[in-house]
Amino acid sequence: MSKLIQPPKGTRDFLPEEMVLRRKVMETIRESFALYGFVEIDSPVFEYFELLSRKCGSEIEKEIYVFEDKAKRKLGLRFEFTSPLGRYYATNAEKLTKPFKRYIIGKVYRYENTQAGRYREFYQADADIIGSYSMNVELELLDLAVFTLEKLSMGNYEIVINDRKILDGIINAAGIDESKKDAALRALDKTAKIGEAGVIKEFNENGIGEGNYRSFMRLIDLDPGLDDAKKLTALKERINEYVKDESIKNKTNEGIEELSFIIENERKAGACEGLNVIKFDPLLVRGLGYYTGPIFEIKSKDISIGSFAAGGRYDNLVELYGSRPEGACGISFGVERIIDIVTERDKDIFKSLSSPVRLYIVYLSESERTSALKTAKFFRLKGINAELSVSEGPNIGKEIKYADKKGIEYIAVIGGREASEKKLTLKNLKTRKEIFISAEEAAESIK
RNA sequence: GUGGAUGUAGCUCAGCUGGUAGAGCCCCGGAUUGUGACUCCGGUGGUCGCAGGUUCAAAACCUGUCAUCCACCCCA
Repeated sequence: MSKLIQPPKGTRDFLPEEMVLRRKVMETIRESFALYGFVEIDSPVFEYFELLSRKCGSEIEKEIYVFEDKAKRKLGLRFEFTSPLGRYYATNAEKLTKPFKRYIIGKVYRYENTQAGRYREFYQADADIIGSYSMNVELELLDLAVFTLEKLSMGNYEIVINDRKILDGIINAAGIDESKKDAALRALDKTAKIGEAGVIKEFNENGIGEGNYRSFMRLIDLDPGLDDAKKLTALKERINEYVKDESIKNKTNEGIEELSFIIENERKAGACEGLNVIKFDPLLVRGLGYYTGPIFEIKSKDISIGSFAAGGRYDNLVELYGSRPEGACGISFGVERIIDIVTERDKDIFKSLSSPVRLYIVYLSESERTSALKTAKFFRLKGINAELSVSEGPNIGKEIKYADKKGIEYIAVIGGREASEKKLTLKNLKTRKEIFISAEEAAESIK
């Protein structure tokens, strides 16, 4: 394919039949959000670069699409919804009812190398709650996530959860210097991928000793037979033993309490009731710098494509954009990855989704044109998506083939006989049966 | 940003140690002028990703470039 007719790197065109599924997935997410009482907002696709880059880390900053407008303002395309949300909240705080529960579904942009499930332009769906420090928020968001994923038939998945406060405690207890915390966490996050030796190597490269690694691992080496609540208690005792600093100790204990509360209640009464999908993992880190409390990630157990939803608490967010401090927590769904998983799980899904067009109307000669136009309008007013043939001198065989290829279920034929009797021949393309009925009757059977 | 693989018809791919392209599916027409998924017959369709280079000769070899996939990085 020549360069000119290719979409730019990392972007894609979607065919009508793909759009049916995409729309369905996004509508399902939208409906779930609404069912949980979130209201929809929108904000610009681009913001001032300075705003986007504020406290997002240099790695992410490299991924922002930057451009100048004609007045030389430096702008960037949003790469996620959290920083735009911070700005949105700061701008509109007085008009918003708190706690502010909002959702947004839209395109975000990242200048990075593409891979399966990774694009430069992709949809994200975010639900956030600003204005509460309560763990009830986490409970609600996780509940929402499970509810949505069940509606999407996502198969087997797992919610991995951890808390930044606990991580800070373990880091401190393992004797890792505060200044090297980020590097240590980044390496530890990769444990499953690069193994013990890999992590130690990264530790060394960042001037952190193997001893620190061993201490860290010893601290989180908990009896696998214990349930998460007991693991958390055991971990708490160990950390408290090694941490000298009182404030860090308190923070850690806070984190332990937060997680215990979330896991216990979610299993007891939330959407996770009876499902063993929430799992504490002391090695879950998550990238973005702004998380301050519980963090979580949702992954498919059937298909390895990375996490398809993630989130956490970032109590310092709105402060960063000039508002009074408020508790904030959110979850983000990777729409593209969800679609990839749904498609992967059911390869024939496109065939099972019918066209948004319900009826195809064909007339056989010019004398039936008026009658066909009126019939089409009749169905449209009834709320039935109807396509009227635009071919001249229609060939009935070809018309049927066309409608069938487009996945339209019904075809209405209007010929001389139909026009004179003010009826139509309605054919169901799946069952191949046809009946000679009035438009009213046809509308009933199509609905 | 780094490393690797790949790029041939709308799609999936074949094309040997260099001798200027083929199959299946799709599509179009006909058998079948008010009835489509099967069958049969015929047909359209390719600057071999793009640009250079080597050669009498390049889809093939070399270089660059663009894109896709994979592994890093990071993340939805």
